[in-house]
Amino acid sequence: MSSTPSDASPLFALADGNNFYVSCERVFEPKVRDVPVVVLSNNDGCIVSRSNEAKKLGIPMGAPFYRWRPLIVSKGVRVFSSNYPLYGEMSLRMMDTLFSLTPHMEVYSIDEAFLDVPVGPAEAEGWAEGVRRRVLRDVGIPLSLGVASTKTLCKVAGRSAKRDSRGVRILIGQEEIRSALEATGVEELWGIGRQLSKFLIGQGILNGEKLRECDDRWVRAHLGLAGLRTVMELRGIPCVQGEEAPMEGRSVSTSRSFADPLPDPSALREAVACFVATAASKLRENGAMASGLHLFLTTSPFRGDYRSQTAFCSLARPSSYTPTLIGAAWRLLESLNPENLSQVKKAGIILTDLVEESKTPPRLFGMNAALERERGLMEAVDRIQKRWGGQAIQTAAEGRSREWLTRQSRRSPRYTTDWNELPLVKAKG
DNA sequence: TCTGGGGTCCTAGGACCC
DNA sequence: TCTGGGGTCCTAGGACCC
Repeated sequence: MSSTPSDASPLFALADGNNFYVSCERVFEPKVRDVPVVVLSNNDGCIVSRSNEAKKLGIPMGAPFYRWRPLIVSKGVRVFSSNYPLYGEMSLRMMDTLFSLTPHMEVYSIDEAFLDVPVGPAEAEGWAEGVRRRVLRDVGIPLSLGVASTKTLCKVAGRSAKRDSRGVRILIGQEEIRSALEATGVEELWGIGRQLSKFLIGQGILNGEKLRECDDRWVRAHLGLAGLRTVMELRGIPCVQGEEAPMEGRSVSTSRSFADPLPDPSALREAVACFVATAASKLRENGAMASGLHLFLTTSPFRGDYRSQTAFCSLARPSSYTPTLIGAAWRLLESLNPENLSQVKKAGIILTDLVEESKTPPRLFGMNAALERERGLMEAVDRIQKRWGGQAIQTAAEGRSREWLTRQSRRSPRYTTDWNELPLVKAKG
């Protein structure tokens, strides 16, 4: 029995929003549609999204902004701070539209989803072009679609779709797969990162086709289980599972780098409280509770003596109640010694060992009444914040000054999530 | 001067037990 | 006095992803 699946295997499509953050900005600001554009990470630190024109100027993904600023200024590149409320909302719209076009899909990231292709190989191209047209019309985001029998091959197809004027690439026939893999360097494959590609290139394994031919045992020994999965997927055997599973056992975190040194220890306490409040609200949104909490403080990793401190605690019982979690985080903070870090550059919390709220065991005696009060309070807070914005109500622990707030000097308006920042339609003239 | 944030999964090694 | 080996669980850290 051959390990090569027939051309009739079920097909996946990877739908990927092109230069997603830049595309979101362009939906609401037509002036930047044909000029080079970049979007920066939090704190205006790194370049995390680039228009095609910006890519042509040689600006790399993830590059520190300050280092490229001279070129950006001289070439007139438009720069945006990141506007996550906008991107999150545009992502929801895109996913809703995609979901109406497939019987099943898995959201993989803010700008990517794997769709089950509901038609056979012969009609796949027409279907994919239809999906692309529909999202462009209804949401305004241009997509690339790569269609193949495994997710890893979809990624390969998706890369070549980005270079195709129709934005679609179907990768099905064995000959086509072979030549596509020959044209794909190992370092470009999904699942092969910097370390593994360095190793593989050292071994003379330069492209996807060469990797696909490697011996299974050798791959297992040198690239680990994940590497073996990648190789199987290149051969057309689906191995990468989607995670349908809800929050159980996962984690939620919030962290920030600080633009400037924190003015005093109370600012750090407030920042930590804010991180907890954000993560706890994400928890409740997903009907989950956390059983563990990590706190970490680090200095800048780009200075000489990088140092970090971490602390962990298990909670007496799973919780998503913001005050309880802030209390736990503050106790951890007291157990650390921030003075030992010359300067805290970044801090964050991670809520771990999540359990579904509905599966937590009932408490004894009067405890359930207390639990009900906590739940009612959090529901009210969540409703108010949803309606009136996150600033409308908060715990006192978070403080009002936000002195640690990150820098965002070039943020576009929150067109889709704030009544005061809706786009205005003006009559011409 | 200025370098993001949020995840998942795997592995190696130590502790502990029988 | 000599002194094995296998299993499990936990954790930290690394590698990967967008």
